[in-house]
Amino acid sequence: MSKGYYSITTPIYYVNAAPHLGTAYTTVAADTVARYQRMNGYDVAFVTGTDEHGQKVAETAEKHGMTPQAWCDSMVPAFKECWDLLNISYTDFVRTTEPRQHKTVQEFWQKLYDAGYLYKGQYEGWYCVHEETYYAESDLLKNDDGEFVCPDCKRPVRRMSSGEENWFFKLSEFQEPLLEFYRTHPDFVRPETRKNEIVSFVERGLQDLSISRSTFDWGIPLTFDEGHVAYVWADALLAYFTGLGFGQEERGDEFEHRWPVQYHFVGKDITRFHCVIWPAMLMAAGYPVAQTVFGHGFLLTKGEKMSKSKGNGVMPADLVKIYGVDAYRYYFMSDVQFGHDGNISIERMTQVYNADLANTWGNLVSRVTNMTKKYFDSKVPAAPAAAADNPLRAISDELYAVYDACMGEVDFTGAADAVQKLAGRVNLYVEESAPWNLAKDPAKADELASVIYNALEAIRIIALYMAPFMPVTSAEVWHRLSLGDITAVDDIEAATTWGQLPAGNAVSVGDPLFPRLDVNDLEL
RNA sequence: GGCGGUGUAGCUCAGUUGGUUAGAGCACACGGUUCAUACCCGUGGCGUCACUGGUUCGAGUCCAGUCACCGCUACCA
Repeated sequence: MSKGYYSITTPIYYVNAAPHLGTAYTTVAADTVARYQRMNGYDVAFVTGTDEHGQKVAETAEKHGMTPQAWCDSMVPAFKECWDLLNISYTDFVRTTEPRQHKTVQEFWQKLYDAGYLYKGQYEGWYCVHEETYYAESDLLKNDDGEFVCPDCKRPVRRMSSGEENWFFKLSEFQEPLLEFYRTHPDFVRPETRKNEIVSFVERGLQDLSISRSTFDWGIPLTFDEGHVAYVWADALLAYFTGLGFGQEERGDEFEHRWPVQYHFVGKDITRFHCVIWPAMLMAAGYPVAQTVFGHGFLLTKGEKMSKSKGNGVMPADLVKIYGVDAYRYYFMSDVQFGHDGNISIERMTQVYNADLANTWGNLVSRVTNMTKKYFDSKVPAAPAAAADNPLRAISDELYAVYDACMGEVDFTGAADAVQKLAGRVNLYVEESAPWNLAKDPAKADELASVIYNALEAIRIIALYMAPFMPVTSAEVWHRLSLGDITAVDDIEAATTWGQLPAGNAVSVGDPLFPRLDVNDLEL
C-alpha cells in the first residue's frame, strides 16, 4: 500500500573531516524525514555518502604515508559508526571511489561531451604577480581608481589564465533557463532567503565552469580525455544518482522511480552548488531537476559553552553519551528552526531534555503505566463503552493533519511542538480526572477505567508521532504497551486513529525513559 | 560597494492581508496536589515590539531614514 516513492539525500561529505555536530545535524534531519515518510506509506530512499577524491585527499594521504584509497578506507568507518550511533536509516551509502560511481560519472560527462556542452580551455582568474597567487574577486579590494588590487600587498591584480587546460561546462548558457526554472518552481530553493541569494547570484551572470583537472590524478578519469579527472563537484553531485540506483542493472529501473528527489538537504554553505551547477548539469543532460534543495543553517556555540575541556571539538558521541541518542536527535530537531542558524549549548540541551523529555513525556509514561499497574493489575482496562468525548481524542483527531503538514515542509520544530502539546494535555487530563481519587470509590470504577484507557491510548499515539525523532524510545513505549514493532507501521494516519489500543494488553512500567539530569553534574 | 536578511519578555522564538489590555515554551516567585522521574496543576511579575520620523481613526504589523549584527557576491569543499 505504498503511496509512491520518496527520496532524500544528505550531502556527500568530504571524507577528510570526521563527522561533527554540523554533519550530524543534516544527517539526523534527513533521517527524521526518511523515518516519517516511511511511516507515512512511502517507499523511501535515503542517500548519504563520502566524497573521497581531490587533491586535498591525495595530499593528506601522502602525509600519512598512505595511498589515497587506503586513507579513505581508514576514514569511512568514522562516518558509518557515527550514523549507526545516531540510528541513521540510510538506504545507500555512496563512496565516490566505488566502481559504480566511476561508471555514473563517466557516463554522465560523456553524455554532455557528446551533446556539445563541453570544451577545452583555461581557467582565468585574478592574479597578483607579487604574491604569486590567484584571488577570488570577492576577496579583492579596490583602489581609488576603481581597479582591483591584491588584498595582501595592495598592488593591482591582473586577469590571468592558469596555464592548465581544463574541460569546461557551458554553464553560462543556463543563466536564463535557471532563472526561468526558479520562477516556475518557487519551492526549488528553500528557505526563501537562500533563494534570494541564488537568484541574485545567477542574475549577475554565469561563467563557464571547469569540470576537470589534469595536474593530479586522484579522481575519476574522463572517458573522452584520459589525462583528465573529474573535478570534485563534477563527481560528488552525481553520487546522488548512484545512490538511487543509476546504471546498476541489479537495481532494475529503480532510478527512474526515485529520481528526482523530494529533498536535497545541504548546509547553507553549499547551496550554490546544488542550486546552480547541479540543475544546469541536469538540464544539459536531459534529466528532471530535484524538487527542493533545502539549505539549512549552522549550529552556533557561544564561546566555549559547548566545548570539551577547552575550546571546540565536541563530537556527537560525546553528547550521546550524556543524553542518549533519542534526546540528542530530539534536541537538535525541536530546538533549532530548520533553515535558521541556531544557538546550541549544554545548558539549553539539558533544559529541553528535562522539560520536554524527562518531565513531560517520560514522566507521563511513567505515571500512567504505574497507575495501570496499581489499579488494573498491569493490563489495559476496557475502553469507554460509548466512545465518549474526551479532550485528548479531540486533539488527537486533529493532530495528523498538523503534523503531516509540518513534516512535509520540514518544519521539525512545529511538528515536535504539536506532539508535545498533546503530551502536555494528557498530563493535565490526568490531573483533572484525578484517578487516585476515583480509585478510592468503587462506584467510579468505570470512570477510572476510561481515564486510564484514554491516557494509555494517547501515549500509544504520541509514541507514533515521536518515532521519527526518537525511534528507540517510541519502540520501547510500544513494547511496554505490548504492541507490535513500531517501525513496521506504514500508515501513520490510520495507526494514529483513536481507540486502537487493545484492552487486556499487558502494560509494564520499566525504568524512567529519560532520567532527569542536573547540568552541574555533567562532565564534558 | 551591490543584493538580501535579522533586531519582540532573563533565554529561545511566534506574531496571518495594520484593529480591543503584545503571545508561547523554558527560567523565576508563590500556592495546590501526590499517581509519577522533587513530578504534575494553578497563579504571578517582567517587555518604551532596535532608534527616529511619516501614512492612518488606529502600526510590532505599511513607508522613509539611522544604528547594530548576519548571509551572498563562483572553481578548498
